[in-house]
Amino acid sequence: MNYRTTMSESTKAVKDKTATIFIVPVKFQKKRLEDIKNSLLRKGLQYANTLSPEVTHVVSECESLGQVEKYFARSGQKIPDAAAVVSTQWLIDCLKASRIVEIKSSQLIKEVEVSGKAQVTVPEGNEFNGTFPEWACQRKAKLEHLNKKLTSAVEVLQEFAELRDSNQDYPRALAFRRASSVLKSLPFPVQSVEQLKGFKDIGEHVKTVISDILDHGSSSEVDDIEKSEWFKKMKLFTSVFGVGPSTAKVWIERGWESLEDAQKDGCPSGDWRIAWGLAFSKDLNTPVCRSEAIAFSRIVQREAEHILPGVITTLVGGFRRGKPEGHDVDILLSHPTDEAEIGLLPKLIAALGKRGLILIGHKEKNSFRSDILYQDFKLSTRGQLDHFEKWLGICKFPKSFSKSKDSESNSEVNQETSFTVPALEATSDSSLDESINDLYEPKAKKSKSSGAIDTEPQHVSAAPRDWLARRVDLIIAPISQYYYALVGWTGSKHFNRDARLYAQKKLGLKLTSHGLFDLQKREPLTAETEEEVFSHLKIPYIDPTDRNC
DNA sequence: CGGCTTACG
DNA sequence: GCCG
DNA sequence: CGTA
Repeated sequence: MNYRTTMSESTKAVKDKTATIFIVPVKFQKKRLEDIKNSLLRKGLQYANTLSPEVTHVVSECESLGQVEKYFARSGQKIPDAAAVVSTQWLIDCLKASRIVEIKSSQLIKEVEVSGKAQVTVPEGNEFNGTFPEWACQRKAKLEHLNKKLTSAVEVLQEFAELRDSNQDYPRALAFRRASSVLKSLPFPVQSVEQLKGFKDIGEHVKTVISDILDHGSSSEVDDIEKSEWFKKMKLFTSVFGVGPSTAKVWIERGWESLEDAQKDGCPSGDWRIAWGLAFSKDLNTPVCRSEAIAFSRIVQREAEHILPGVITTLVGGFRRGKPEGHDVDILLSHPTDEAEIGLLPKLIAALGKRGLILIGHKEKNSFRSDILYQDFKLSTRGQLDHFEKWLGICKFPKSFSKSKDSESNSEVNQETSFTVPALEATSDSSLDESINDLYEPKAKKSKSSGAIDTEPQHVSAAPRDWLARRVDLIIAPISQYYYALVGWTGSKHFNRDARLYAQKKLGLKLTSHGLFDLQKREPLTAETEEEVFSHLKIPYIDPTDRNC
């Protein structure tokens, strides 16, 4: 742990009233630097022209501590141990206040990139300035990157490992994922394996594969996997909602070749997801396009606003990361007033149901409690944390959704727009509010129907219809957890894994979609913006569209 | 040779 | 599989 | 075991 990144050092400097500021003359315009220095003198703040041991605050425009250290290393200097390395914003705050002010965590230049750096062999013109962050959550990873051919090959290996060694996310697969993630962030297209020397997470196996592709245009190992019947069947079966590697293996052992074979069996599993997932597999495996997702989230926004004015509705998941297509639609809801969101979800489901948009789904109550995290934690803070709900289900998207062509728009759904919402479903059922909640719950799978509404998934699927089945996740978060939920539900999956591991290993904190927790002090770190989540994590803010790692 | 995100049903 |  |  580097002590200069802790708050205690900076507050000490403030109390001593002997603060001495040194400004690193890099990335500053000459004129601006002059102005700042003059202002400092006018306000009577101590300023040093050299990096003397009395310096308590080192001000820099650099993004990482490593860059600052590198600058000083060139002239054989070292940052004084007691000095805090801070951003220019802190200095501006000081000038405004005409005194040395407390350092906000977002103004501390963080200890990123100090270890595990690899030298990028392309010298200029990239954001990394010669060094490459060790953690995926510290790097930008755009959807469109320069090594697609390589990453898709490595991801085949990852997928294969996940399927083959099914049990508990076999970590071999993770290794491939990490390698792929590095390739996605590289500022240059790899042309020879030499360029990969020194990069963390790119090992012998991956290098061999890359080398094959660079030399022959393909890797026999990857090709063999893709050709194999087993792999193809596993991919086909696990593409069904509710079917994982283990079930898929059973199906293969039974000799099933296609999804029709599975359907013929008459949906043996008691799992509603498999029954419905199988019946609608064709729909659900057709990619959801952006305009559909936006159209649907607008309806959700409108219905939610009607139930709870002021509600915040955000399209999250891959679409928030800028993906043009997705396999589902994830929508996160919250409200600026704490606890106002309680009870929204059941009402929202009912409202969407009345619009004829719900096919099937299942509510999940949040049982997340801080007293499980830290045993013998005070019960008083519990109310803040225990009403997180989510609904994972299948919705009916009218075919008109995909035609709607106002595709380009950002992912925040914050404006009320006129959109043609399907009319109320013509239903003879008059018992509304009471029974509507469990109308969309999976049935206890018992009565083989007595002439009433058809609830057999296959029959519903086969009947004439003007809608497509789409996987939808609705998530409710109290505002106190909202920005953590936003980060978590924006992903990517690997971004989350990496950020959570980083929080644990590097900071001793536990990161979840409910919050960030100090396990020693047994207290949560609150965030009122997404940026604040990143600053708590001591990593530079990464735009959602750069989290595609 | 141990560790590899975290929480839910 | 790859790292510490 | 499956989902996110």
